[in-house]
Amino acid sequence: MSVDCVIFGFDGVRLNVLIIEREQGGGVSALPGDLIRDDETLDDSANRVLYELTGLSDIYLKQLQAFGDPDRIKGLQDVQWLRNVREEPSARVITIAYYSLVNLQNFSPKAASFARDVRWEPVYDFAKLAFDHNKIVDKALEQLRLSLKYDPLIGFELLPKKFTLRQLQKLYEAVLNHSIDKRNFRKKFLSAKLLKPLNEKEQGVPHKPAQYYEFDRKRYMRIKDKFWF
Amino acid sequence: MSVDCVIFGFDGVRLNVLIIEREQGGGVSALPGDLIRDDETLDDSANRVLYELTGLSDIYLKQLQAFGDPDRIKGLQDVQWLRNVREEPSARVITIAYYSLVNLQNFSPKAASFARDVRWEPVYDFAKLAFDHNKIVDKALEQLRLSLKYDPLIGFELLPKKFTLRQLQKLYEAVLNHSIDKRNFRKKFLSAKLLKPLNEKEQGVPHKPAQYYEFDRKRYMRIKDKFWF
DNA sequence: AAAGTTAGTGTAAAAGATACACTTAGGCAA
DNA sequence: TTGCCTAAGTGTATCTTTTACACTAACTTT
Repeated sequence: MSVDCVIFGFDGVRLNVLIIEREQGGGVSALPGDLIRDDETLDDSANRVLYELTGLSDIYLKQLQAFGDPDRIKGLQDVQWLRNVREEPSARVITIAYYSLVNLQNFSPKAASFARDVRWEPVYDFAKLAFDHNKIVDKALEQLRLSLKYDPLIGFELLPKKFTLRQLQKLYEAVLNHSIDKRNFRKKFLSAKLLKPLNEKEQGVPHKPAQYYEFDRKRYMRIKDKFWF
Repeated sequence: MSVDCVIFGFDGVRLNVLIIEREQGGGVSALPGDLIRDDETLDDSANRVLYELTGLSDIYLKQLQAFGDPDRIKGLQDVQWLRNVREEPSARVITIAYYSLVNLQNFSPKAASFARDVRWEPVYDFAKLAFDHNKIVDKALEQLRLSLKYDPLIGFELLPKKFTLRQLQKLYEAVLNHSIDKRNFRKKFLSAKLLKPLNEKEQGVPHKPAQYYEFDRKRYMRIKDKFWF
């Protein structure tokens, strides 16, 4: 049994997914993942993979679902790679997929031992990945969209601690994949009072500087069941 | 690895969950489930469990999530039961939980080989189950509620093919666990045109007979992304 | 000083949600 | 056969939410 993580990162413009390139096996790309150890919970396992790959902990992480088609690891290149790294390369592997949200500002992925390279790929423009990992990414994106609609909190996981309304809007547009009216967007968040304005504005920008806000967690706790985007 | 199924059934008044009582192991109740076979997909496995237990196939069935705490099968009674039925009673078992929807009209559960008894339990009034099965039921109910809000289709899975508006409303009230205004409820479904009126009314009821409807799948396909309850 | 860029703001119209009470059709019992 | 019980079925007014839409303000660069 394994875990695989779909790690979403927002760079201010586009929604990205973290991809690793395998050390052995012809440069095929894949989601970060590993076999589950015998004494760890599923969540622990996903957190460990995340930590080993990125150095980050205390990150938003949520189980998506299990993928267990017996043929999911039977692709030609997949079999070759498994022969190199697994004791029982043809043993069936059910994987538990997780998705995770980070903001790209305070973040630098480092290549872990089992990977040659780590990089961000824009989520709407995607190469073929190993195993059934494309399917997993599709499902994760679908779930992310749904979650964003009924839980504003997860949006804030993708942003830095302080942010402008434009950043927040760009994030919604990137995830939902359509544009949104600026005035109506601002109205919605400001009237819900989910944002605390800070005594700080953008600096050095070649236009009117924007107000910084932070997320108001207390307020969120009170209204979370009523806020739908 | 195993699958466990939370099978919801609506009897016209209350939402129920199908529970089995173990043949060995002191009459502890549990969700229907079984080990996953080596050559079947996860969905196939859940369908098989469902078929073996209830004789039903072609039933709405959806993966909930995996539960994999290493200690989830370490309860005293659980260990005793496992010693009787498993080759490796202390081996770690990750379970993939499914939830399933049936209507109780054309349905009669039959006790399968591995169970002493099969029965419906009302979902809001629940005894202790084996392993972490109470947690699984809680999660399944939470998911069912959420799904019902953004996908009217799953409501119809719990009803007979023809039904009255009162039945539909009682279902929503049972799942969401609060009462709903009759006129507004009817307005919502009728104006969405999700219901096809049949040339048939209730018979033999001691009050004004209600119109029967059936679900309009074609219409549903067209509007499903816009209908939220 | 002019040009370029994004921030920030209000309103009117339409759609949707909410609250609320009486008449109708049938079965049953006195 | 009359009266009673029960759930079906229906409309409106008010409030809330959503939508569509365009200009001025503040800052940097040239």
